[in-house]
Amino acid sequence: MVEGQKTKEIEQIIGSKQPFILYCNCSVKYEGRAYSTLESGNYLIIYKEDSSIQIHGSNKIQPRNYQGSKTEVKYQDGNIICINKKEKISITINNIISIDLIKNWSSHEIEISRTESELVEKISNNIGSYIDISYALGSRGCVIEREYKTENGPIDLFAYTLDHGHLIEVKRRKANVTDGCQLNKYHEAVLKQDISVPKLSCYLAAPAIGKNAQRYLDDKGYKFIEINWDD
Amino acid sequence: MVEGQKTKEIEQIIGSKQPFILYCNCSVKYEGRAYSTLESGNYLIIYKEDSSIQIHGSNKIQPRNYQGSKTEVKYQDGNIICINKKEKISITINNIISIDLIKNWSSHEIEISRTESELVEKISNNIGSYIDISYALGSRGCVIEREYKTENGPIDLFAYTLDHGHLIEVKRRKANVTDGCQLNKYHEAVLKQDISVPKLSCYLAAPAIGKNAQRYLDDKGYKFIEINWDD
DNA sequence: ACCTTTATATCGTGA
DNA sequence: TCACGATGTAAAGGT
Repeated sequence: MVEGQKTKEIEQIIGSKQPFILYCNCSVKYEGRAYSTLESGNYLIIYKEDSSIQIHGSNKIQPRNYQGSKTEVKYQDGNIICINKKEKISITINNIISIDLIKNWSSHEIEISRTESELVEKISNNIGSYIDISYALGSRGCVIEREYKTENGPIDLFAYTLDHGHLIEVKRRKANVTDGCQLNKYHEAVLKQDISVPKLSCYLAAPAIGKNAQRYLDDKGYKFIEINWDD
Repeated sequence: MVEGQKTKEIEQIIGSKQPFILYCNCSVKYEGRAYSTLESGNYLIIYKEDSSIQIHGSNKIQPRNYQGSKTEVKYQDGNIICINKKEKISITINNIISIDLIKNWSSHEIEISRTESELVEKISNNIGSYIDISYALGSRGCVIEREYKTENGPIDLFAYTLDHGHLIEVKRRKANVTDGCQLNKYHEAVLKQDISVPKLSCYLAAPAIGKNAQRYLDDKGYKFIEINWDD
């Protein structure tokens, strides 16, 4: 059982709901979607402003245990109890090594670029350089829909004229067999729809493709489109 | 530019490759698979024994930026530079609020139960209560293989007799359309193999299944097996 | 080094 | 709320 001033301190800090870092000797039990235990040792516990909590070991990016925002955290008989919906973490504290409040912690988000959405936009803006729709240009034009809804989920791009549809699934990373299957899933859904597009072509667009994935596309009669960030 | 004793301290600590926690005002740039920027603010930086590094904001479990194990970290002109293969993070430090070494940090792993692998084992040990193999019992028996390899990847369970094969894909959570497609992928690969199993049945085993996924299974002639942790 | 899969995934979006 | 897909997914396991 933990005694002394640090116990008082942790009780007061947890009660205050301010963010803190606790480095301590403890063991952890988790029960919820799964069960897990973490044997006694020195771990780093981080409690954030959103009342999320995470317990880190000395390696890996991911925490050993965690509980997302809106977790109810309380200190009770030497344990930190974290409850969130149907999930519960119990941290049994053997010894507090240090505890510190974190003040004025920023909540800014990263601004990210080179997402899949940007790749889709890039293809959409210059569709003619990726698939052959020359027959449609000038006369009737080509309609391009993003996130076209099918029974099996939305496909990234559906470009169609009166007589030819093109389904395109886009990946920002190297494509694999699973990605080919995702394309196949949309293809099957569109076939089932019985829309009046006699011809239908399917494409997987990515910066690279694995060997097995290429074979899968060949088997299905699908095509790979190589796309790069730098034109 | 950072001056004074804390600058010396951070330089020495980073050079020593010991784990540390740094709370500081900084901005972050990332370039690698994608690009990102994080505007100046107070963030918590954790450097671990495996030389992974992560930068946390005041909410969410996931770090704002990170770099996995075996990252080369150095301090240069007021910046922490983190390089890992083709990825790079630059942390520009405006002001060090605190920096602390973490000593005797444990690397124990969690012990987890209720994994998918356990579900597979459970079905494997009592296959007869999940699928109808009564015709095979007594006379010829039923062979069960886990992680049976196909051209399109390994399937969780393949139970077969001389004349009837059963492919089973297992999920520990509610099944969706994508899971059905995964099953279909293995099904197609086994059909291609032209093994001497005249009949082939496919199953998706999970604690629950979504509506669209059930429709997908129906379309394909596959079956859903409901499986629970508690018998 | 490449391929494949799981995960207490987390997170956002749309119906 | 449910369903579905993206993620710099990370981490693990196999070939």
